[in-house]
Amino acid sequence: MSQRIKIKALLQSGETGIDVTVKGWVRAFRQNRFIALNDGSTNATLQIVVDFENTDPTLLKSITVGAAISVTGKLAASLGQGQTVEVIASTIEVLGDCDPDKYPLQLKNRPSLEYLREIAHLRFRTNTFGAIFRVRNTLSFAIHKFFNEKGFVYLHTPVITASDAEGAGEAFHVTNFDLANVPRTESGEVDYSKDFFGRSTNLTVSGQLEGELGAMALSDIYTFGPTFRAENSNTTRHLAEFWMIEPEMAFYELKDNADLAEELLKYVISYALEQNQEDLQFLNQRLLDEEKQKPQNERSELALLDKLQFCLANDFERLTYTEAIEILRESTPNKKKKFQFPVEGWGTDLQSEHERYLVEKHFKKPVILTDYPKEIKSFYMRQNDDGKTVAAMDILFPGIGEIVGGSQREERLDKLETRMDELGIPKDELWWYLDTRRFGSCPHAGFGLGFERLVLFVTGMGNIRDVIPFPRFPKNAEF
RNA sequence: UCCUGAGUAGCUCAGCCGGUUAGAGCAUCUGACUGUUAAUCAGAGGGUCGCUGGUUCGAGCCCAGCCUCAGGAGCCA
Repeated sequence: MSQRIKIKALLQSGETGIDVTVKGWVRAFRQNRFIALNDGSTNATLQIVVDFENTDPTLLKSITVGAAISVTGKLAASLGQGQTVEVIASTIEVLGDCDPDKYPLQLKNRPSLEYLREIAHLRFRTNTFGAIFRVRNTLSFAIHKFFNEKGFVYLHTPVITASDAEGAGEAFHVTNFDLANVPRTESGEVDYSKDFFGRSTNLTVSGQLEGELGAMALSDIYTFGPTFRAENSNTTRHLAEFWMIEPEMAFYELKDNADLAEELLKYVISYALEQNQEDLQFLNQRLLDEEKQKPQNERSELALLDKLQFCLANDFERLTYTEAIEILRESTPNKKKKFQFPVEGWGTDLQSEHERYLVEKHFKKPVILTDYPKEIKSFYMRQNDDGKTVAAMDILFPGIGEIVGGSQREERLDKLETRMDELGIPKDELWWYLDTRRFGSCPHAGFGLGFERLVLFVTGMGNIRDVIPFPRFPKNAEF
């Protein structure tokens, strides 16, 4: 038996007349003669031609949709129209059969994305999810490639952390306690000194603070790992467990930070366009078909591939929060009172509808908003000279909203401590963070890029739960 | 968590004004056909109408509560 070849490689070589062995899962078996075989290397199927008159009927019976099979035979130019080559099978072995009566994934039924989410363990076997997870893989690799080429150090920050002082949302507790019998102090409070770590711990909500520690010695670092938020968020762009990329760079100021983020996003999108042409073409078509169902005015102006190309070809629009407020205040929907939250004063946070107006209607391209009021941003962001704003930066993408959130960090100890006091952030718990400002502090900056939001944008999918293999969200931790 | 909508066969859905035996397409099974490619043709099986309670002579349909899902909002990446 010849060595197994993946279908993608086989279709690329185009060589006929050779003996090949292919293994994969049956997508369709027509007329007792034609198997459409898929092995996940590509969405394309390989046609296997079966000599059914000289094949054991029991074997034929067990070639059903979903079954795993191994086929050896000769690769030949196809007699049919739908494909260039096909395999004339000499031996077929069913490695794992698949009872069609019980198999929950019958592709001809056009299962909905919602249904496939309920069978997430099997949805990889569909064209849509095959394409999504190959693209996700490419984007993940591209991120490492980008930072590696720039000499960044990939730093593994802890998943379990002791401090919940960052204010980045609700954290999941990590404990070894028997929850039915939690140790208490004399005054009746939970006695964390008896817990595994001897203190209260939780899953990380961000690797940033630890990332900064690395950057203050290694210069440029990035993290890329899972992050956890115990927020009761039920939206198409939030997960309880998601992956985040957090670079942190010494001697970077806000503009350098924004430059890097824009370069990174363009790099990885461009890399995916190169590496996953077929998958993106498929997702492009999928979206077009889906939008045919919608009324004209709800359809997107650009098809997926055009949108990605457009994103690469144009500079992201950069403006300050203050400038954005002016634009919004003067905007037609604001004057005609079309906004649910009218834009009046300076100082309040932008609502989704405002962000969407800026990105999708006014500029029609990605937008980098900078210099937000300090009241609506985190304690660690560098205070600007105006005394009102901080050197923050959000990147807003069409259809996604905030994809990047970052800032130049406050490197001046006195300013940082004052701000922490104002916000009631316990300085003693973050003594190690403050130490970097005591010993050789320097300007530095960084940002967080939501990986799933990036995958959402590149694949054109509408729900973040469909771009991570096994989504975790309120009331769901199946698989 | 809030607002809106939905839950009927394995999947996607229809089900009139509350009325007698709840339907279709696909899937599945049986048979036919055998260069098909969303194969085709003929037939068959398949239902706790999300759950609980209520109104009614009678509830898939009306009411209440709950569960789950979807879309939007908030929190954010």
